Amino acid sequence: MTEYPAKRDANRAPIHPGELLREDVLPAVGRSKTEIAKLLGISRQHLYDILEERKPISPNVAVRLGKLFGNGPGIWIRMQASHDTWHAEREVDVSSIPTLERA
Amino acid sequence: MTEYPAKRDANRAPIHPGELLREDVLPAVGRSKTEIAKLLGISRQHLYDILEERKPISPNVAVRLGKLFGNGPGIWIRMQASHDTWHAEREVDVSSIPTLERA
DNA sequence: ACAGGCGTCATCCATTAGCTTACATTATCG
DNA sequence: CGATAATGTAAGCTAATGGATGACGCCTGT
Repeated sequence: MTEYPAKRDANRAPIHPGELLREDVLPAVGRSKTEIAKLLGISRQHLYDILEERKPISPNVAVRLGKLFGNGPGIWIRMQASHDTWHAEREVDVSSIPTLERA
Repeated sequence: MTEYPAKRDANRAPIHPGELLREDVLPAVGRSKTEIAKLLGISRQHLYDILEERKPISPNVAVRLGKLFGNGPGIWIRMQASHDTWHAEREVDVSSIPTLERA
């Protein structure tokens, strides 16, 4: 089994979904952020928190984005999950946890 | 594009990862739940909450499970994400959210 | 001048992951 | 038997956090 080329450099964090939203999706639809927040049914403040990558995309918000942009919640959920996992892997100390064999 | 046969019945909720843990993984390794909790570095109570599907698998716990059972956190993360998404999709009211076209 | 968007800050509330302690029950083993 | 350990369940706590509201000053277009 060789390297899996689709994976990003494992030392680089997967991007926060807020980055995709800010850099690609919002520019592509050309609406004001104020209007987007209103359409999503979330507060303007909360949208800013997401765009600035201070708050994650919750399943709740993912479903809203999925509807507004027409591609379902999956992308947002998976991006957030990758992001969370990457951070958890380097914040949780697993050095004392062994690996069990099947009994 | 026909139906995607790998998907479960969309009306049935994806199983909680606690179910996999309880029904398959723990029986396969044959250790006491008390010991498993200790090995994972979480409280016994918290493990029970997960097994009874009252608490989700957080990224933190997923990493621990991934180490202990040797297959990485991915499975646990994805199962939990599927579970969360399914519930969010039926709890969030998106009826007032339009679908935007690219500008 | 005014309205609306922008960016940022402070504050609040409700939820919840995870912990500790505790109790009764049920094996298990010397 | 008696002792030890595992099981299941419950209650309550703390720390973190998703999300809301309100307010501020700055720009820009009209």
